Amino acid sequence: MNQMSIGQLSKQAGVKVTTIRYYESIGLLAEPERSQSGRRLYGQKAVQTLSFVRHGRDLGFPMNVIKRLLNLQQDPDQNCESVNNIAQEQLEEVQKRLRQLRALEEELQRMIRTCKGGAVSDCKIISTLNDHGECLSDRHERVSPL
Amino acid sequence: MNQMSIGQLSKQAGVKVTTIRYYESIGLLAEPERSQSGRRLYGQKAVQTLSFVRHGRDLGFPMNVIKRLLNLQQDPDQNCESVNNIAQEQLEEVQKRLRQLRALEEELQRMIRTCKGGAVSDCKIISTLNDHGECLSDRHERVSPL
DNA sequence: CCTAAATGCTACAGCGACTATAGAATCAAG
DNA sequence: CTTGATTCTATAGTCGCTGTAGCATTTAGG
Repeated sequence: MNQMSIGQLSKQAGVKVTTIRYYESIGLLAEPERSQSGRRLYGQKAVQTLSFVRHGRDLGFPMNVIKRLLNLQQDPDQNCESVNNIAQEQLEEVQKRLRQLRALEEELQRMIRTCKGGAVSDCKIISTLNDHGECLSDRHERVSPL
Repeated sequence: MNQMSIGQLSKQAGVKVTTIRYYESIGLLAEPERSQSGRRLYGQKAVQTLSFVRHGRDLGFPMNVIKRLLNLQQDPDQNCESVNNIAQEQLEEVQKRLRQLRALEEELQRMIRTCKGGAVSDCKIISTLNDHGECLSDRHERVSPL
């Protein structure tokens, strides 16, 4: 009952087979037992770990943060504070990104609003991109993609 | 005056030297003239193009969209409508991402709010990641990182 | 029992948008 | 003339996977 194939694990955890093998390769998931023919056999714990990882990824946690959380989870006597700190950091990252995106939204809306049609040579969007490079730029950060 | 090195171009356009060479390698930037010793020599047009690209990237436009915009810009008689459409698409992408991030922000805040300290075994954040995998997950999309 | 489809295995290449490194040549300033 | 900065090419690495090739094994149907 508690021994399942990688395909079954994939379905239960909602993580693709190839991704599971990838997680194993980077040490995120422990190497499982193998059947006589060399196929991976997983127990219930793998489902839990994978669900944990997937949910963390859905929340936008990067891999290294998830690794940290997994380690903390392993050690149930540790104080909750460190976990809280990680979540707090993550929240701040999200809020920072939200601010960036809201600025971006406004600028795009402004570009679109001021464009009244006509030839590209008069296009406000193009000229915004050409000349108005100061309003979001000239930070020395590179903004992550969407 | 109008012939500058890649380093000068880098400073003027705010794009790193290596990135400029990379843009050339993917055909985003035309191959420039070379000095006798083989160094790249750029004119004012390169500054314009690079600023355009950088500002587009800052706005979150992916590379292929920027390529499209550059082509449109090249052709100044074309109607502005296609440019507007691209900007519109981009706005929608940004707004979609904003909705995702706001949901994420709420979930993180909820996690942090319900965590009152104590051992990891009782931690609401960990258990949220463990058990509560349905509220943002079970979409078949993978959310982009921050 | 036999076959065909599904699933599994390893190993490696590719994605996007760069960044970093190595090792050589050239240039500008003191 | 020397030193340090800049530039050159070429290649590998980043992240978080995904896709491919070419096998071996398992499972379901006839």
